[in-house]
Amino acid sequence: MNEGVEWAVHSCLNLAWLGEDRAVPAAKLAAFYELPAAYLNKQLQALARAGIVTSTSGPRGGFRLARPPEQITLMDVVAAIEGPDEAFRCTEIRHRGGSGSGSRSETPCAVHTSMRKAELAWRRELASQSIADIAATVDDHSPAAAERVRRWFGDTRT
Amino acid sequence: MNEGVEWAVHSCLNLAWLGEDRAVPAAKLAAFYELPAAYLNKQLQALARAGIVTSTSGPRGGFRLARPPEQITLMDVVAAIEGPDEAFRCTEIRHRGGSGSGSRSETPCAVHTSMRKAELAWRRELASQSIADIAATVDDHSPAAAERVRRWFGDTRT
DNA sequence: TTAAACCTGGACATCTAATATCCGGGTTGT
DNA sequence: ACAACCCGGATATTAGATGTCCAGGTTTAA
Repeated sequence: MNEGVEWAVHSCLNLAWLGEDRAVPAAKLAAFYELPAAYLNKQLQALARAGIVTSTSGPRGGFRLARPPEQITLMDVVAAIEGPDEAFRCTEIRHRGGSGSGSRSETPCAVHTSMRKAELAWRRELASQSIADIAATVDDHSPAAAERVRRWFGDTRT
Repeated sequence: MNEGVEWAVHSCLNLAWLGEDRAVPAAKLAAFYELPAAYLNKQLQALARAGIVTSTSGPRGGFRLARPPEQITLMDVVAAIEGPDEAFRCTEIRHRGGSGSGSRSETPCAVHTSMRKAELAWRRELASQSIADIAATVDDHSPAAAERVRRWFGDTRT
């Protein structure tokens, strides 16, 4: 799995803590975790294309969540970064060589079906967890975290 | 996901149809699907290390299932080929840069926990499906398949 | 209206892992 | 003894992930 997923989820968490009325430049999000700014920017662009964050140009511009964190699931973020492909790619080898000499059946590949079933369970679980859920867990385990983020990003509100 | 997983599952299916008392050379399994023999051999070696198949040297040697297909799950095969690593690799970016200046908390990373939860659902689903289950599905949808395999591999029994 | 701060997207360069091949070894049946 | 197998390390090859750069555009503020 793409490392960008980790970056994207943590970035969404930070954006959630900073509020919707606040735009954060990619460079600043990158500096917070010491990530390569140009590359993180690409992941944020993917989030923007997926409608998870919105971007604004110009000074005081940057990224912010496109909707409340309760309505952003891990599945949304993973799909935005990883793309639409299934992890298991069925190449239909069952139809190659000696195996395919018979009927080029229109029945679905049973191996593919089984792998997809597992992948759907994975997606279902990802879809059941929102950015807000994760933020709540962090707030619960280390209450100072959100405040530390706001401090570092220069937000002065309580 | 590694393409070898697809090869391995299909190979296990074939070995299941051919029975436990029959050793099949890697080259023959590869020819059946027109796969590169030396590379498929590597995947089969991984299955052997994982105890899913057994290998015998010499003429009339080859691979066969190490136990009945009811006792081989998709999870077993995937773990053998893909290795033990989680798909999502947590690099603990939460402790880098400005974020890490505070307490290097011993609390688990919430993002990691959420991703792992989804991955466990995936593994659970894989573990619930055996090679025998898949073989049964294929037998159900295209009853001629098993017989075609036995024919191609030169088995004469009914 | 100029300058600076920001995003956008394409074109690269680099690095890593998957894919694939090869060969020198074993083991075993005939 | 020979041939048919497996074993596993060394080595290409390739594709994708990672990372950089730049030439545009948009917007704020002076």
